[in-house]
Amino acid sequence: MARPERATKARVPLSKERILRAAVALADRDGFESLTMRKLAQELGAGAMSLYHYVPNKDELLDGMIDIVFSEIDLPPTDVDWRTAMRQRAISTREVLNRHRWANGLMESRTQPGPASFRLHDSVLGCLREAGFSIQMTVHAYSVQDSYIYGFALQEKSLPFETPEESAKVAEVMVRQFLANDYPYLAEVVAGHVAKVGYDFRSEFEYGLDLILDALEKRRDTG
Amino acid sequence: MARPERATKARVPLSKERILRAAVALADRDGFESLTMRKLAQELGAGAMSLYHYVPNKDELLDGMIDIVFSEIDLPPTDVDWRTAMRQRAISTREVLNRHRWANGLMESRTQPGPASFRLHDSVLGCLREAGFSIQMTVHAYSVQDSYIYGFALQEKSLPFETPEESAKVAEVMVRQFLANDYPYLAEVVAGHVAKVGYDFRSEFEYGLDLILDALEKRRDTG
DNA sequence: ACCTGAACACCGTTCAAGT
DNA sequence: ACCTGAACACCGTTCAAGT
Repeated sequence: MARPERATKARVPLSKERILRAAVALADRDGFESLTMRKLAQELGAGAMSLYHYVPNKDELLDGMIDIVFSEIDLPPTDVDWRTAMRQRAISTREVLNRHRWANGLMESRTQPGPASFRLHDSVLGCLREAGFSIQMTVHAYSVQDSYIYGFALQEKSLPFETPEESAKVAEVMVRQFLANDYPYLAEVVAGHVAKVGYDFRSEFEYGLDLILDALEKRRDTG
Repeated sequence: MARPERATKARVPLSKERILRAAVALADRDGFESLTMRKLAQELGAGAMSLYHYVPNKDELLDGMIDIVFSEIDLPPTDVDWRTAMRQRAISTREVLNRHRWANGLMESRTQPGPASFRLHDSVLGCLREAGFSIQMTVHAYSVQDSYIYGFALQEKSLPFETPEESAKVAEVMVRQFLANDYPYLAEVVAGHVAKVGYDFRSEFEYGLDLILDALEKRRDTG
């Protein structure tokens, strides 16, 4: 009933929504440099120029894609204390950033933020204000948290391993390199930590996150 | 005596060093998308293909450029306490990142870090280890600091103003937009803070930095 | 040894046209 | 209204050749 398919080729009409979703999926699957107007159109079974009826240019395509990514981040819940709410939102942000690694450097550098971005920002600020943070302290709290979250995801993206097991393996090779090149502390830290237990991104992320939230809690009333 | 110039056109021979320096200068001046092999060659008064005798491809050109950026970051001084040393290094990193905005997303995502990157990493780890941080705590301390520094610089890069005066001006327009679109907290925070005093990146950066360093100091011995 | 032009397989986007 | 192919001004890079 819904969406009748004519003949063998599905003839779903194009739409901005459909184009944006396909663009996100393509970037997720093949990486950011693989996202070209031509390939995207092909993915949709259309000519390259058809896209330009829904999106003025590639830059605004990116704006739309980024706002989809923002929309996937859970808003901070309003029925728990601010610390729990901020913690959950931070963890959700990191998850989404890992799901869409190409988005990482672009999220905060778009000149045209979309509605999902505004809604999230507004909710986070609201959470802090309602918890009794002064306006000044809200700005501080927001800045530290987001710098940390996006910065962590940025470094995480680049490390040459995904799991603790992998990291332990890679680490042994690195240690030899470091020792041979006179980087004693790099060798020591990698040998004594990463190579032994592996590097667990999730727990590392939460360590720093809790450190920051603890510190914010203490400063909430002092400004 | 040094570097005799033949005729009117300087005939300085190409070299990897010279190419990398010119590439950094070009990206600084005209932005990252303006950095093409063709334009870079032109900047050096050479044919595009000449570059390939010194750099195997554009990707390795970027690796070299990034390591130049790393080399500009001051190593943490060894004759002061760790907190002062880390603070100075963080401030120097932010300065360098602002000088080379194009580098920001790339610094930690290169697959082939260069010697300047290793040297800096080694020095920072050394600073923490010598200050009595356990290996485990050194990893934590390193991760929080760098996530914060790079994340802050990332957001700073994208904000649509450079000085507190500019920010105050932009803020007034934004507040009207936020109120019209039902983002009450965004409106409140921007009106009550940014529009009033302007947003000062340097002091915002140092607020978060000190918050993190304070927290690390307290945890140094507890792990 | 050091440099280079022509050429190839790509880009994003304009324009004038198809149904 | 919705879609498109040819064409333009770009890319990075290969290759075969110049001095």
